[in-house]
This record gives sequence, structure tokens and C-alpha cells, in this order.
Amino acid sequence: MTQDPSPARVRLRLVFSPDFALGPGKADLLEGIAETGSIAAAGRRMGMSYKRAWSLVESLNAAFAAPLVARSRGGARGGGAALTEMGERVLAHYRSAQLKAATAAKEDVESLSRLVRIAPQDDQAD
Amino acid sequence: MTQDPSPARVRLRLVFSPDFALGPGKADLLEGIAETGSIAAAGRRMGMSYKRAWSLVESLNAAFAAPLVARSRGGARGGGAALTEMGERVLAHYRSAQLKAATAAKEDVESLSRLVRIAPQDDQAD
DNA sequence: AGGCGATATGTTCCGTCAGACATATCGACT
DNA sequence: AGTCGATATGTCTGACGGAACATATCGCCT
Repeated sequence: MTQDPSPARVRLRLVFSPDFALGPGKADLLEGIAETGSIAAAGRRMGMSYKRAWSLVESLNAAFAAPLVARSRGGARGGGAALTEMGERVLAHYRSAQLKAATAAKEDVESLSRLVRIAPQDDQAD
Repeated sequence: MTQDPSPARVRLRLVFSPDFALGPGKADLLEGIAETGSIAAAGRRMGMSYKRAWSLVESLNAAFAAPLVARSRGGARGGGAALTEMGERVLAHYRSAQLKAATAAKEDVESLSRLVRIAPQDDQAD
């Protein structure tokens, strides 16, 4: 009883300035880069064009005190990208914030989900 | 010391389905309707076209088990709109979720804000 | 009856953003 | 030297969304 089919996903967006915000998109991209070691691969994995992935990395690197993603060109396997220490820290903090926020809001979100007409959701797009 | 100029605003977006989500925009609109008693006035107040405000109300009313906004046409002052009991509940739950989430994520968000290059923000648009 | 002010709804137009293509460049390795 | 695979960057075009504009409708009040 009291089934919880899908209490709605909670998306957290941190708005630092009118020109820069950190949300699920950039966070997932950072995670993808950490795991694949490549901007292109991370982008492909989440169905994003290389161009878009690259521009997101640009804005991330420009927004923080130090670059989050270290890129290298050429070489044996063409090149690659990896998170810097700063990148790891930013990602970790975002994930932490996300988890804490979702946990804290859980009660209210579940209440809201019960008021929604239906709410069928399958994949976790974006 | 340790001034907290602007630890970034936390925006909460509740995604119920691929077709419907509840975020700051709709929440503020609901609040505006509750305060002004009019869709048009609420829209104007937040620099939004009447058409857009109206369509947001449409989607809100369609998404929940019962309408959130009761509208009336004609009459002494032309008509108006007000939140239903369901509307009040939804708004209250969203505000509560927002507050709890922001509080829970405060630590991490402040840490992130300290890592950002600058972060000047003035008004609270959108 | 006519006016007023707000809801209701359609149409048109335009700026923006994202995707698709197209290259250029780099550097270790064979 | 040439290949390979990834980063780096520019151009163009189509789709989407929002703004602007235009009406229609409703119902209390004067």
C-alpha cells in the first residue's frame, strides 16, 4: 500500500549570476567526463552534440576560480579530458547539495505527487 | 568577516512527467494571483505577457487533480482569479519544499559560491 | 442599454538556440 | 612521415518559444 510510483524528480539549479548557473546538465556532463575521460564521449553518452558539451565546459572553466576540466590535445589516443581537483570538488559539492535538498524536500514532494492527476515517467532524460 | 554577499539562489524544479514540471515561475505566478486576484495583474507584475500567464494557469489546472486557480469573467471589476483550496495547498507545499531544500543545501551552496570567480547578482528575476 | 475591465483565444512575426556540417589542429605512436 | 582520435572553431539553417497584436466574451454597475 501507499505505493510511491515516482514522487517526481527534484532538479536543483544553483544560480550564481545572471550569466552562470549550475544545474543537472552541467553536473552530469562533469560526471561523464570523469568517467569517460573525454568531452566527446561524455557528450555522446548523454545524447548531446560535441559542440554543446564543449561550450558547457568552456563556461564551467570560465565561471570558477580555476578550470574544472583539464583538456589535452593530440597524443596516442587523440587526446582527452579529465576533472581537475577543483572539478572534483565542485561536482562533489553539487551532488551533496542535490542529495540533501531532495531528502529535505521529500515529504512535501510526495504530498505534491499525490495531488497530481497522474504522473507517469519512464526514463531519466536530461 | 566571512561575508556572504550572495551564496547563489537555489531554484527547485519538480519534474512530475515529461510534460509537466513545477518550478519557480509557476509558483511565483500562483503567489501573484493570490495577492492580486488577477491573472493579468500577476503576469504584469512579473513582466510576463498575459498570454503566457494564462497558458501557465491552463497547464497548472490541467496537471492537478483539481484546478488550482478559479477564474471568473465579467462582473463589476471585469472578473478575476483566485487560488482554490487546492491551489493554496500546492503553493504551500512548494514553498515548504523550497525552503527546506535551500536550508539543507546551504552548506554546500556556500562552499560552491566561494569557488566561483565572482558572482555579482542584483535583482531576483524569474 | 451601454461601459468597463478582466478572462479567453487565435494569428503572425521574429529572435534565439541547438543541431548539422565542415574543417583545422594537435601530438604520441607505428 | 603518416595515421588516428580527440579537441577546437566556424558557418548555416530549421525549429521552438515568446512577444505583439487583434478580437471575442462575459456580467455587474451606472
